Amino acid sequence: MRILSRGARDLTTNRVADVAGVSIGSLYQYFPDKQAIFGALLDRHVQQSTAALERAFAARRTSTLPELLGDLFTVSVQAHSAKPALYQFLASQAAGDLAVSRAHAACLQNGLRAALEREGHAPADAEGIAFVLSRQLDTLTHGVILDLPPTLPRELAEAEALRALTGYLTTCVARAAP
Amino acid sequence: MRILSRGARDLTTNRVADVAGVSIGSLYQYFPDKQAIFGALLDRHVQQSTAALERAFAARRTSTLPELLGDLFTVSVQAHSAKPALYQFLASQAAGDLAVSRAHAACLQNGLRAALEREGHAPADAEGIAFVLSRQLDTLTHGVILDLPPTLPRELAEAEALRALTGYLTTCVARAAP
Amino acid sequence: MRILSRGARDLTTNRVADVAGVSIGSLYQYFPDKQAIFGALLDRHVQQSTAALERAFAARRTSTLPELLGDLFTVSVQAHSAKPALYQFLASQAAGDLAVSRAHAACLQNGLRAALEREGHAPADAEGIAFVLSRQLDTLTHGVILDLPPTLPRELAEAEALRALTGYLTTCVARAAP
Amino acid sequence: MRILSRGARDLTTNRVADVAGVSIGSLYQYFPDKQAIFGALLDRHVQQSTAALERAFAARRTSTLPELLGDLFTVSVQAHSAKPALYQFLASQAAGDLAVSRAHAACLQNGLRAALEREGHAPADAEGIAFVLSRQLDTLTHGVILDLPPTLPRELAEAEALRALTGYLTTCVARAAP
DNA sequence: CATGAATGAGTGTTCATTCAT
DNA sequence: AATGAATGAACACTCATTCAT
Repeated sequence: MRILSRGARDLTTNRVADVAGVSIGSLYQYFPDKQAIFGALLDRHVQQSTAALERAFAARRTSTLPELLGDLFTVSVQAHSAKPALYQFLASQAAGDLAVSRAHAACLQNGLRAALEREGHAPADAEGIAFVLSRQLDTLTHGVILDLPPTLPRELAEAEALRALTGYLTTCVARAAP
Repeated sequence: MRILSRGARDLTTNRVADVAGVSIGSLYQYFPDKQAIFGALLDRHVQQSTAALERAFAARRTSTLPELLGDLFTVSVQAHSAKPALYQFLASQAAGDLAVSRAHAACLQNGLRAALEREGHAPADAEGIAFVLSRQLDTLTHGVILDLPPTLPRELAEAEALRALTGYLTTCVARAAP
Repeated sequence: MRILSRGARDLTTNRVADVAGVSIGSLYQYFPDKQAIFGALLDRHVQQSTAALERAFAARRTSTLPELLGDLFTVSVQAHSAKPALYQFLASQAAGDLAVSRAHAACLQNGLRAALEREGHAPADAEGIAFVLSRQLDTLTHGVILDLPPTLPRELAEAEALRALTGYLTTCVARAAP
Repeated sequence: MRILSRGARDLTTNRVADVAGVSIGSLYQYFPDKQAIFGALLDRHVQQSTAALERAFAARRTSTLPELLGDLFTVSVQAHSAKPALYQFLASQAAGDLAVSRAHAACLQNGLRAALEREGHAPADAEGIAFVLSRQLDTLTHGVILDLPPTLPRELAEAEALRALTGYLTTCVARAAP
């Protein structure tokens, strides 16, 4: 997080090289341009998050959806706990080139959709629910880590976030199979 | 959205002036520097959104929470429907000076908390619920407008988003008053 | 001197108009451009100084050279006592277009040369002496007004300056007519 | 002097870089801003002049005052003979920050005062005389180099300037020890 | 390969000047 | 005539990128 200490405006390539402890020339030996440098940082982060999600999906293949969701939330919070400000900044920079973060979102959404369909939801329903759930997972993760109101303890916020996710799922299940 | 057509990198002050149809000199007659230009645009947007939310709160003071939530979602979607990419970009630029968007978030959170307490929720609960609800409102709004998967029709997404918000609320109510 | 209070960098045409109490448009009704504005201010000053010098020359046409020189010094100090910083600044700006201040220097030099020749100096000598005397008059004037060392009282400085001028003259006279 | 060929108004940082034969970027690697660039040029000049003066003082420590004065004048003329217009311009730009040129003036004034006191002048007298002499040295130097009337040959002007300096000194000596 | 001084296109910003009112 | 909002050419300065060492 040190690298953002002087504000996002000062995130020059020379500063990146300094902080990374290499010369600016070396940096350009590995990356074609600035966007690629930041893109690679973001990529790494997204790939780690995605891998963590996939591990969660794999581990919980046979268990219930609420349990899976709880795991996904835990995993997501853990994945964002390191250098959240940096990755939020990188994500905002990459706004134009969404390919990367789309991959992450798609992984989450597809995994959820598959799990929902496995539980008997109609495909059309499953897509909508997966869409909503994946958004919620992301915001609540960011909210809990970066945007916590000062008066709200993190444990409470996390508990409430989890309740929101599973609570929503419950209403979906009730709706799907009456 | 025209102004972002050539990518966020090209958002120079001269281009802003061009698109706004004024000379660069005139722009600087009203704003001290670039940040102020973007800040003012963001301010206006946030103030409009906040005002719309407050109107919704006022109009629904006597009705039920689910109805209020539905209105807030509608209002929020409407407020972001114009130039969403521009305002998302502005918000990402203003990362350093969060005072403005905090005001918006606080308005939403406080309004919800007050409404929840009026309905009999304990203050501690109300804060957590309001925190979650305000995040959800924001993401689902942005998701529906800017992040819609190509295979998901917007009406479906909106309906599902609304269901998620009210569904979560229902579980809260059930929890609060068994 | 008020106009230079914020530094010479801030001496914009708009500021000049403000201080003068007219609109910028009116200023440009009378002057073709910025240089002309400053040039006119300088002109006025130079003309006033020159007129004062000429009056001194006329008044002392029949008296001795040392007396004339004393008058010229007094007149010069008086002429520069108002807004010396402004006029020094104007003079530095006009460095390129010396026509104006040349006129002043020429007046002084010619007047002195004529007086010297009238007193019996050879024309070749007179030119050199007038050159030196005019430079000395100017520097000592500026030095006394703008450049006084903090430890040197102004009266002392003025007295010494006067002695320098008349002393030099004395040695010239001694040289010319032994 | 080449750099001023297009007038002082064209003395842009990019032009300075061009003339110096480096890129504008390199210039800013060594200087924080424009003022610093000009300030450094002026500093160098002033330091060289000051050093030359000090050498003259040192070399003539044991000789008579008129001889010293002659040397100082020679040294001063030599020091200003290279690029006089440039340095005059720089000096006019630095008007605000006089620290530098004050150092030069102080060196001259202090050296002269010390020499005068060594010769038996009362301290109070010495200060006034040194003040006048240092001004005269400067103007006559500038006058001889930059302001010569077309009809006055430089050798004559220099000779006359020297006579003025030593002549004034003579009258002082006469005054001090009758 | 690693380095970092050098590069210069491009940016934010100013301010002399104009002209519709 | 007087005004001052509008103009935009021109400037100081930055920083992604290169390349000689």
